[in-house]
Amino acid sequence: MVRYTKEHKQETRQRIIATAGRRLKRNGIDGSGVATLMKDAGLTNGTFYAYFASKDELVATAVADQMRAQHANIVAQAAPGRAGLEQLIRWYFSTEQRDNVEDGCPNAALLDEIGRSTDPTRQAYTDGALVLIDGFAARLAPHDPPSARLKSLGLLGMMAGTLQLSRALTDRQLADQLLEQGIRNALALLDAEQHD
Amino acid sequence: MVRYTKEHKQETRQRIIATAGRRLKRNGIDGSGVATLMKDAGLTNGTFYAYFASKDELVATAVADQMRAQHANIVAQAAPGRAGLEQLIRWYFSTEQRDNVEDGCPNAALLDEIGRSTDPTRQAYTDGALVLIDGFAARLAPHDPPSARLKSLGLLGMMAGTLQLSRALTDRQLADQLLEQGIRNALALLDAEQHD
DNA sequence: TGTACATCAGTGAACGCGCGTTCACTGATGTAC
DNA sequence: TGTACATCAGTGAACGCGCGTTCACTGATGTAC
Repeated sequence: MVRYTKEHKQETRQRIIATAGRRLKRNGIDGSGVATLMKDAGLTNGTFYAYFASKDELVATAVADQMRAQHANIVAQAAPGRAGLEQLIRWYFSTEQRDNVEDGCPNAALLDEIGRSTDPTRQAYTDGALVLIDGFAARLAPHDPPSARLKSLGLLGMMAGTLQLSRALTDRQLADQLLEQGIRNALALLDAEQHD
Repeated sequence: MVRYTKEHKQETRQRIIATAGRRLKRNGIDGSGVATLMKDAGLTNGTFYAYFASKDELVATAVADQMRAQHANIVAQAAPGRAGLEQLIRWYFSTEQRDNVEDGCPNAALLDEIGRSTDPTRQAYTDGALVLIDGFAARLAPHDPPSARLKSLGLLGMMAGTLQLSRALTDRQLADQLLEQGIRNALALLDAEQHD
């Protein structure tokens, strides 16, 4: 057994953060207790404070991790240029991603709760969002990414809100049609002229 | 004193629902306790169950009421036709509406939590959302509103998500710029061709 | 009109429970000699 | 190599507190005669 090493403790901490990310997305921040979060990682509540100073610190850390993962696994994996963004949009508005909250987008799962959260969590979220939209912008305007930052941010908000709405509706057929509409709308925004 | 009348009890119930709507938007569903919700209405927790069978029932009722109010006070008040929608969009993405969660849009305040809620709450929300988008559609396509339902639903999701994102960001300047981008995006979606 | 009683909106304390957090303790692993 | 001790990840019970919910009770209002 490799216990009592920095590596072991670091791995355990990482496991707590990862399982917490999934639980938070499924049950919400206020809906996830420390005991449950630890049980998800195969531990008991008592040892929680050997890893984090407070629940708030875990939440901020897990949000940061979720955003980082979203960038690394989804955005960074997409092809360069507009084709990559289209691919990303189609994945985002798939029924699989909608119906699988735990593996899905942290923005859609937690955005309104993050707006009500403490500063560290909102800061962690903001940092993560900026990384995400830089990935968007690099594909939207390869020769001048900063010029596409705002457009990318708008796209992110639109995508998260549309997915939330599709999840909230009880009329499944309408919810499915909304996903298709989401694809059309996102593509339309990619093409939209910037007349400000 | 006009107590012990149907009217009095009905008024009290209505007051609870209205103050609960504001509290839920500010603190979230899981973040609002029964005692607090009753105190907001000037009552104690004990009498809550003379009005509602459960917290869940109040939540569903308050969500329905918020959506109804949003339609009656905002959408129905807007001018007919595209001009009314533009007016509505500019109000929606104003810093006042963003910074005043209690008086603001229930979609933006609660959408991800509603997606995690029980069926009655999701149903109440869905019914309310359908009324809202009918108001959109009547202005988008006065001669054939049903044809604009999906487009309206997409617009609603986009608006709620963008507002949430503007609320979550810690960078206020960026958050303000996002509101302006939200206006541009919403207007672009109004004009977008439907090539499905 | 005055009195006795019924009604019922509202109070406030209590229920069991899960919350975030603390802490005395365990026992497997690592270290010293 | 074997033994004694130190380390420390993890346990599990407990803290005070607020949760959703229940209930015996109060007292102002309404009703009957």
